[in-house]
Amino acid sequence: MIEDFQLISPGKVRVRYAPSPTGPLHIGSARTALFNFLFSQKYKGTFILRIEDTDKERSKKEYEEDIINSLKWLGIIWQEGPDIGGKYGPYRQSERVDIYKKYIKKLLDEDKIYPCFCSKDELESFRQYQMSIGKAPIYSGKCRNLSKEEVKKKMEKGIPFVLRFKTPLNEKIVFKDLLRGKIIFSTDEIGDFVIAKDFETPLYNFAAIIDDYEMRISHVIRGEDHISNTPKQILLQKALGIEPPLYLHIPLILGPDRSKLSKRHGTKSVLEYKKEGFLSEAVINFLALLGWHPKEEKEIFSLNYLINEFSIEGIQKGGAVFNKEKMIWLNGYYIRKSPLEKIANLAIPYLVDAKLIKAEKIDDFPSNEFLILETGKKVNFDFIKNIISIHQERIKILSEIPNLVDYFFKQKITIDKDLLIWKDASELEIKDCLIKVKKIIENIPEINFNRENLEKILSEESLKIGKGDRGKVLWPLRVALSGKKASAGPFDIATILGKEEILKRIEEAIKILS
RNA sequence: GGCGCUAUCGUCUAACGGCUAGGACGUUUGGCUUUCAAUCAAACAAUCCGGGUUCGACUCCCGGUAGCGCCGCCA
Repeated sequence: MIEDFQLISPGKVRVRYAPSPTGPLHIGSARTALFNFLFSQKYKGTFILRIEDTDKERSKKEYEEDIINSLKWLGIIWQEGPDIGGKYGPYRQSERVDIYKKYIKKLLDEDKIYPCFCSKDELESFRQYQMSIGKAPIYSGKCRNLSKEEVKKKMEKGIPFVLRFKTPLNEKIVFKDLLRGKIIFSTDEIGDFVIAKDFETPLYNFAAIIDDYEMRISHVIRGEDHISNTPKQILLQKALGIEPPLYLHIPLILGPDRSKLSKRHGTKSVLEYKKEGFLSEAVINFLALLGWHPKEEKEIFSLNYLINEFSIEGIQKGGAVFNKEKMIWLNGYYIRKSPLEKIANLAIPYLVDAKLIKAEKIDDFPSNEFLILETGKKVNFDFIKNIISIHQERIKILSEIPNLVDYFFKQKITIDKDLLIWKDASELEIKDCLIKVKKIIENIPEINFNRENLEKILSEESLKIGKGDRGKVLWPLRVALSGKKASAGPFDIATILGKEEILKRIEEAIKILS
């Protein structure tokens, strides 16, 4: 849709992400925020965070905090918002009642809205009836033509009411979606919808268009579930004489059953993924991958790359299934590519949580000392760094680190006797090998105990074994040191554990074998 | 039920009238390796169906079908 791009003038773009703080930020909303952010930055515009907390019962301050923290963690930053203010604030709908009141009054004075006294039950049964006869379930219009006296009487009686919009009959509402082209709705399927609960409590459709207008929003980028809200909003804009923004409805993120992603699918909030051990780079990359692609064939992208390359043409029209496997793969990729120092820092809280170590202070890890809880030994950051270094390419999610590395923090590891046996070697053979290895290591002077020497000394010739028999030595040695079916290599482990500790572990293994 | 949106390997996607329909994740196999991981090779795997338009359709049009979304005094 080339012509639409003429409507985007760099520097004039103002977009908003407008969540309602009724739950933690989940992955689908995060992508909407991301696309808004990317679009705004790409066109050197402004990204605005607006909190839509008109629903007083469900909105919670803690969720607003969760949303803010999630976005910050992801690196999605706004230029105007509730926490930093801006020219068009306030940025919380609950603080904008005076503005809404003004517009409600205007519509009331112009006779474009009216109070409706129908009860919820009444409404519900009429809805059911309409559906049953194959009609769109819309409001009957019962209270639309109440006389002024009737309204006055009902008000005085204190009958609860809401405010409905007088939707014109039999009109076509046409709007252009930047991604999907022309979309047409008939007003007959809309009916007189509710715009406010009372004279100062607007509902979503109303509050949103007022704020978009007042905040000079140029493009509304939101999920495709809002397509059918758009004609209502356009109707209100017309009634108010407001110029509508440009609309762009992005596809939804789907669960494995292809329905709109929700908690029901077991997906977590952004911060829960953080806790599980995902890197923000991986989450961003994954979110972008789900429904957008660059011009080139590429699937690894940084936030900066995305800002530069983002384009509407690259957005997919159909919904995308959330595929955690791929997010995990991306996460592993970013962990491998990250500086060791960074991963070591991130690893520490997990080690602490797993009760493997205790950190002296909860910040500034590199200058910290750590207590190994089981052994009572004190170690420094380098020790942790070394351990992470030999595991970095094996880590896919940060939370699996304790299980991967726990043998470095144990007083005594448990070794399964059968596991010590390499392929079809005999128990005796393995025992001999370990004894031989032990003697060799015992003879290494402490000063020469390093990885390079170990590898040289345990080479084929010094052990007088053939290449095919390396496993007979290295496998049981590795098991003796780690106790695990899969672990880092024996030389790596030995170097970190030190001469004394590995001799102890080898001895233990020898004892098990008869 | 009404209306709207969508439709390429299992999943995310490329090909915007012209190739053996490409890549990635996953899966399988093999190489490397003491194991795992990483890495390198390879294999398997898709244009929803039916009509048009065209010399030629994944691509354009129409009709089905299916999936999803919305139909709240939620957003």
